[in-house]
Amino acid sequence: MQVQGVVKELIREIVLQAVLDLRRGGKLPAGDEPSFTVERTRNKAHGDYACNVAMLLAKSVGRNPRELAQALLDTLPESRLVARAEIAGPGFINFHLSPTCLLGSVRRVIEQGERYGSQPEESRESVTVEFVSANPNGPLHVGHGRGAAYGASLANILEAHGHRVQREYYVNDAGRQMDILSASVWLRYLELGGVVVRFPDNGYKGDYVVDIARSLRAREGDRLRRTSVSVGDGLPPDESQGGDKETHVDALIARAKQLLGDADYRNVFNAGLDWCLADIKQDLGEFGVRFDNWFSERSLATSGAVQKAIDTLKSTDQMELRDGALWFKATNFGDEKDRVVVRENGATTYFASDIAYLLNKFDRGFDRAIYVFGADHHGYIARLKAAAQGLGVDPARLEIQLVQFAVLFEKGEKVQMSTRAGQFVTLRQLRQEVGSDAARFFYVMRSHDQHLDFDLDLARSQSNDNPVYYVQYAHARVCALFRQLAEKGLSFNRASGDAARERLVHEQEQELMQQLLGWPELIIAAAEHRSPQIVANGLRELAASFHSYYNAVPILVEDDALRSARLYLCKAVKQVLVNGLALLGVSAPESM
RNA sequence: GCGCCCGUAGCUCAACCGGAUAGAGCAUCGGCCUUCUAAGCCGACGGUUGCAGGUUCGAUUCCUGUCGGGCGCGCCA
Repeated sequence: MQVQGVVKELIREIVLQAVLDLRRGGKLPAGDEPSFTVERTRNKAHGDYACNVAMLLAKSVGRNPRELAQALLDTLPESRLVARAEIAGPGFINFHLSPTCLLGSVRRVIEQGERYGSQPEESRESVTVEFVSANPNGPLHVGHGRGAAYGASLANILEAHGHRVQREYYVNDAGRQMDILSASVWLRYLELGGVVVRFPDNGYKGDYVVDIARSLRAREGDRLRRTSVSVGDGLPPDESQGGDKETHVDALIARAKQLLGDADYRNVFNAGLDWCLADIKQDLGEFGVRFDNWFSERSLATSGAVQKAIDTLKSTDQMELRDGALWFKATNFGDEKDRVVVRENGATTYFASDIAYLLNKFDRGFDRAIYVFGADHHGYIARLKAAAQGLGVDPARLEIQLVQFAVLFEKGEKVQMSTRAGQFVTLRQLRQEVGSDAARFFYVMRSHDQHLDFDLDLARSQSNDNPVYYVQYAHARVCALFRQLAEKGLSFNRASGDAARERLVHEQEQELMQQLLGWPELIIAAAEHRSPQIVANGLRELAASFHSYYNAVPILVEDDALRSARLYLCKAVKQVLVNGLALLGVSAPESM
C-alpha cells in the first residue's frame, strides 16, 4: 500500500527490516512475515510510537520478549526519523522521534496545504456510497440527518484516503408508501375545493401535504375534483371504524386510480414526489450534503433491470415458485428465510428492486458498494449479502454501515416521532435552531453504531457545550493572530519562520507538531474504520492543544525569527483544522 | 421465541480492528482577563469498563453464560 508521510508505516518498515536481518543472520528462525503493530503511545513516558513485535514473536521462538527486543534494537537500521529506541515494560520497543522528524511535519503541512492528510488517488477502490435514501414522502427528519451527516463525511474521508467515490441517493419513487402520499395529497386537494372526504387513519397528516395540494390546485384548478360520494362511498371500514387501516387505504388508492385515470393519478403522484424530492434536495444542499446521482427506483422497473435481475437468478436456479409467488432461495446463502420477489398478484416486491439495484451498482463497475442504513434496516444485511452471492458478486464487496438512531430529548423526555402523524422534528428545524455546522459536527461526534441522545434543549440554547464552537474558535484565533499582526505593525516571514523552526521547543509546540505529524494516519484510521468520529475527535484534540498553547506561549513576540516560527506553526495548525472541518462539512469561520 | 446492535465517571461519550497507569466534555469545587478573542486556559474531585467465568505475557476489546436497554423478524416499503 502506498502511503504518504505516515510515520507509523516508516517505523514498521525498519522494525521489519530488523526482524529479517536477524533471521538472515540465523539469530531468529525463519518464518512468515511477522504480524505486529506500531502504535502511537498514550503516555509520553513511552516515547512517541511503540511496537509490540518482540512480545508477539517471543512465544513462537521460545525466547524472553525483552531479550528478543534487545536483539532487535541492536540490529535496528539507522533512521533520520528516530532519535532513540528503548525497551520498556513487558517487551515493548518504544521509539522517540527525532526533532528533525517533528519539525518536518510543519513544513509538510504548509507545502501540501489542503492536500495534507490526503493520500494520492492510486491503487485504491472505486466506491459508491449510498446514503439517506429516505422515501420522498415528506421532509427529512432528524434521524435522516444523522445518516446524511455520516454518509457525507464518510464519503469525504474515503476520498481523502484515495478512493474514487460516488455519492448516491436511492429514490424510492415507486411503491405503496408513495401511493398513500398520493391519496393523501388528493384528499387535501379535494378539501381545498370544498369536497370533504374522511381522511384515512393511515394517511400522511403533515401540513406539507396541504401545501402540495395547494400547489396542485394552483396548477390544475378544479379539474381533478370528484364528488365526495364517488370518492368515499363503499370503502371498507378504517381502523377507527373498526376495520383494517391497510385495507382501507389500499381501497382508497384503488378508488383514486379509477376515478382519476392513469394520467391524472400520475399527475397527483408526481406532484407529491416532485415536491418532496425538491424539498429534500434543498434541505440537504443547505446541510452541505451533495449527491452525484439520484437513482430512481422506478427506473429499475421501466428499464427492465428488475426483470434482468430476476432472469439472472432464475437462470442459475435460485428462484422457486411456491404458493403462486416467486421466491429467491436466500437460505442457500445464509439468510434466515427465503424472500418473495414476485408476489402472487404479479407485482414485484421492494426486495426485487433491491436486487436489481445491487446488480446495477456492480454493473457500473464499482469495486465496492457501501450502503448506509438506519439501524432498523439491519435485517436487510443478510438478504442483500445473499442476493449478492446469488448474482455471483463477492459479498465482501458489499458493505453495510448501520447508523443507530438519533433519539431526541426535550425537557428530559424522549420526543415521539411519526412521519405519518406529522409529529416530528425536521432536519430543517434542527438546522434552524442549532445551525448546520453544529448539527453536522454533533451528528458524527460519536460512533455511528452508538445510539445518539440528542438533547434539543441543549442544542437550542446554542450553549458553549457544543464542541464545534471549540474547534472553530481555535481556527478563528489563528486568524485573529494574523489580523493582530498587521495592526501591530509586525510581519510574518514564511522563509524565516521555516528556518527558525528549531526554536519551537515549548512542550505545547512539541505536542502540536506531534499532532500535525499524526494527522495523515488519523485520516487513514477514520477511512478504514468508516468512522468520521475519529476525525471529529482528532479536531477536538488539536484544538485543545492549540488553546493550551495560545494560553501558555505568546505568539506575537518582538523577536522576528521566533515570531515567524510560531506563526508558521499556527498556520500549519490552521491548515489542518480547515482540512479536518472540510471533511466533516463544517465551516471554518475567520472570526467568532 | 429467534436474530442484530449496545451496556465504560453523577450525565453524554472516547479509547486508533488484544497493549503499558481506561481518557475527554458537562456537572461540582478552586485558581487565571490593564498584555495576541475568557466561545479560552490551569488544577481538584470522580471507575470492580453491567455481572460471572474462559482464552494469554496482557482483555473495555476476543469466546461462553447471564442481567438490562434499543431494533428487527410480512406475498409492507
